[in-house]
Amino acid sequence: MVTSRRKRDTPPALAAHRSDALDTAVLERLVGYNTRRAWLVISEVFAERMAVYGLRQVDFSVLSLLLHNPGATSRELCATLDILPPNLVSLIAGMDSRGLIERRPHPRDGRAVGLHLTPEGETLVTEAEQAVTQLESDASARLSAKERETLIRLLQKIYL
Amino acid sequence: MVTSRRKRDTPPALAAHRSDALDTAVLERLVGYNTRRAWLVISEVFAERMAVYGLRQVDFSVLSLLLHNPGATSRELCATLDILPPNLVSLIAGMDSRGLIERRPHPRDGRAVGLHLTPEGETLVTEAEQAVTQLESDASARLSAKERETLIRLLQKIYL
DNA sequence: TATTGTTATACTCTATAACTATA
DNA sequence: TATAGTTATAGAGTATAACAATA
Repeated sequence: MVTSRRKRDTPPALAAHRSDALDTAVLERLVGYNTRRAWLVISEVFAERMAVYGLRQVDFSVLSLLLHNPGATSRELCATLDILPPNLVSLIAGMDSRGLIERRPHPRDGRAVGLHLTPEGETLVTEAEQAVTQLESDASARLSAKERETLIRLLQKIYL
Repeated sequence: MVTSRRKRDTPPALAAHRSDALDTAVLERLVGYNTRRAWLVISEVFAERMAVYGLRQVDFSVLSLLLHNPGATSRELCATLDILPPNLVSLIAGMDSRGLIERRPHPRDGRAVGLHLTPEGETLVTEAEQAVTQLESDASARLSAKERETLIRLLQKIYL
């Protein structure tokens, strides 16, 4: 199930008319405010487009990581995506019961479980990656390729 | 109450060592992924620094909007910040009982309520705005002033 | 009939504590 | 003693439906 935000398709009654518009000049000078607003827009587009695959953002991140890091453990996924272990359990279980991933004993650590995509999972995430590429391109359509690269570089300067 | 994320101060045991690091090259090419990661970092710094004022991000946004838009209504705040009306009710009630805002009858619409900062609220949000400016500067310390402007401009190209 | 503000409520996301089995 | 994975659960945040007062 994907949460359907209202925003682009705000009902006319709730849409801010010109006369309703408040002065947001101060907020719009803040990196945090702008980052959050941009993320909300992208995440809405993401949810809409990825609904057909039954994938939320975190689901996609996990499957994409497993595509490029076969055999990764829950612990590694948690550390990489900043997810808390208890919150990954049901996600992994869901992917497993959908037949998208397989849990195999870890070769060198009896406590850990190596996570691998099934052929079905591999097919799905490969398609999903293409859909995400397209969706990202659409959501950032007003940015040139160079601007898009710049944006990513500047964002990474904040969190990396 | 402010949520305390773990992240900067990840316990050594959970921190990703070099050997644990997964390949995140694909995710790091996505605007959405980078935007979210950057926002999580800023929002963590925000929560830490604004705890002394007892303000969450949404609280600050509302108070700052009221500072620059005295008499704004709940409906206008909702439209501007993309908050749903039911979710603003307890926020407004809290600000009211803390003595930060006053609710006055709207001059031209008997259904609406004009929201105004009290002198105490005005003092608090003025201090808070300075704290936010400092916090933003710290959180984006690795960006030059020009890069910071560029980042904001590019983010607005996505959501505005 | 439509809109503002509200109540009640449900669903998702994120967080902590504590357990088990392995190391 | 510490770590990987898990269970149970609590708390934010975000969503919908429906109501009263007013337009």
